[in-house]
Amino acid sequence: MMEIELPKIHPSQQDMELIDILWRQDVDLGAGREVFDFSYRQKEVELRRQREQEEEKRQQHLREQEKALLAQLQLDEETGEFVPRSLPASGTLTQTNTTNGEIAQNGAFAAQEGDALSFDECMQLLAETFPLDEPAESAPPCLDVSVPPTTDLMMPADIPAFTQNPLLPGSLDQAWMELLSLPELQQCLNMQMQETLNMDGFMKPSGEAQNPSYSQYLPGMDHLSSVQTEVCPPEYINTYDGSFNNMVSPNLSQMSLNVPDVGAEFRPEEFNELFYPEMEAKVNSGPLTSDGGNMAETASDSPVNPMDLQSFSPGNFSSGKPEPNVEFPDSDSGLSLDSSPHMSSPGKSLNGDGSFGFSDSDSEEMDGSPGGTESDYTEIFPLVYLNDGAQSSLSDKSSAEQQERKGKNPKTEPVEASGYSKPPFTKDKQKKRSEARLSRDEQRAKALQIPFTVDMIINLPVDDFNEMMSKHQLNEAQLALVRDIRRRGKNKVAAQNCRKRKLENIVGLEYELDSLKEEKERLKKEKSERSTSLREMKQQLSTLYQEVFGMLRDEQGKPFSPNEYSLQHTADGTVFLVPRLKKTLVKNN
DNA sequence: CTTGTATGTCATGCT
DNA sequence: TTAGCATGACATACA
Repeated sequence: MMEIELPKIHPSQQDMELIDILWRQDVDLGAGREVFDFSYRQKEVELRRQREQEEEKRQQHLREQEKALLAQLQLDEETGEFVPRSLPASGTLTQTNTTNGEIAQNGAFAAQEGDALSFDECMQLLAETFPLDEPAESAPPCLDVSVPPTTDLMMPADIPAFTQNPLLPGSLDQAWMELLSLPELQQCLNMQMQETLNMDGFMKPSGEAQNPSYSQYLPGMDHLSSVQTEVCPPEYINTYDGSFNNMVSPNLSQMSLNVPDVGAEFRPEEFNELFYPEMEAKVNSGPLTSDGGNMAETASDSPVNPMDLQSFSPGNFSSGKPEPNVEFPDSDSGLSLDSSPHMSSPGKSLNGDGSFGFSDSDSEEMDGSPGGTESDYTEIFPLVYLNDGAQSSLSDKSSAEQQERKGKNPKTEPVEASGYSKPPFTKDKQKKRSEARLSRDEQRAKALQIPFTVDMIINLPVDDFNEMMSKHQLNEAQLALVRDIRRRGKNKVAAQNCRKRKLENIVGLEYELDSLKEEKERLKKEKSERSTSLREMKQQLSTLYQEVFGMLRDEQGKPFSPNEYSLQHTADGTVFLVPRLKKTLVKNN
């Protein structure tokens, strides 16, 4: 792609646009994420940067006209052309970097991108250099993303062009989603947005609307938020979260998501307590099930740095406030029964411990688009949570409304989640699933900080379970969740056993059917043999009868007439010559 | 895009 | 009455 585009880049903007269009078409035609590999994106970004710089120089005098072009460019970004702007974004990041170590990390991240390091490599490098800080870095962008109050707001005048662009039908959206899913790309987008805002102030309207909330979420990050949040349109942010989480390692995604909430409502300490468990789990990258236990233990015990908090996964983040959110996602599939408790005390959960921000629909979304059923679930949750939490905090809407929104997320957020995040998620799901999974219940347990592992909740004997429960004071939401987890876990096992039995029964019945068929064939064959034998015996009997009858002679030495006489034999073997008439008489008698 | 499979979940009945 | 089990039905993800 790039090679083709490069030659065209120099010619003119029109050429550029054409290239972009072609590129988009390619994307639509099936350009997978692979196409958007980090290295590729980096290259593309650099190339685009150069292109844009040149173009900007040329067109600066035509700024206003360019606004429209910029909008298209944004559209292009959606499809994947954002990259070029990412460089400027990186510059912004570098600026921010000076302010905070986190920012510095961002800058490092951008630099890495420029180096064409793979995302994983970048992540590793970041992890090594800034074990916990990285999350913070990534988090800011996520915050931005998560904050966006509504998709509508996000999509203001800036995006319309791209959204409305006839060239970008559904496939474009998907491509956009995929691109957004890429963390680096998202950062680039954010940066680009900033640039565009700075340049034209075009985006500011929407960005400003969102900014307030962002600043709230990012107390320490306010300065950053002011810059980036404003720059980043809500849409981008949302998509960014989702995609970022998905694309990035769990830590990164978590980081981004966590940051916003922390700033908003939680103190570092609280944050640590809330999220530390997840952090450990993620840091250790140990099994999810085990994580739950660790989390419970570690959450209270180990102190965590604010920065560390950033590393927390979105799910964890949500746990702070978002707990409710977490459950919502769950609720869709699993909370129906359980949901009653949740439903009954939504407000409590929301405000208190683990309010349920998520609705069933959310969970479904999570499963479906974001994280897939389980593997992505954890990562997805963060996104959803962030969005929800951000929205809630940002907007004064009541928790109920939020819940409704969450429930409706598929509808309300379609642009974000379904439209953007879902496609990426679906593609990423497989990878992430294979890597590590947290079941929904495990996610929920984490979100509500259940001090037990899901495995314990499900498999402990009743007595032990009750004893365990009695040792911990759990709030209503937690109790309900634990009950639901246990019920669902039991039922899951029961369903598995039931299906196993069903299959075994089917196999057994098939085997029995085969046996019966074999027996049937055997009996048919035997019957045939018997019939043949019977016929032979009859034939032999007839022959013998005629032979014996023909040997008989009367007093005159004449043979008896078969019409007048017949041979009769008794049970003891005695044979009599009986006259036909007499025989008939005898029979009558 | 359709179809089949696997899995999770819920509802219900029974113990 | 509650918990658990068994199972049909449904929804979703995935190949």
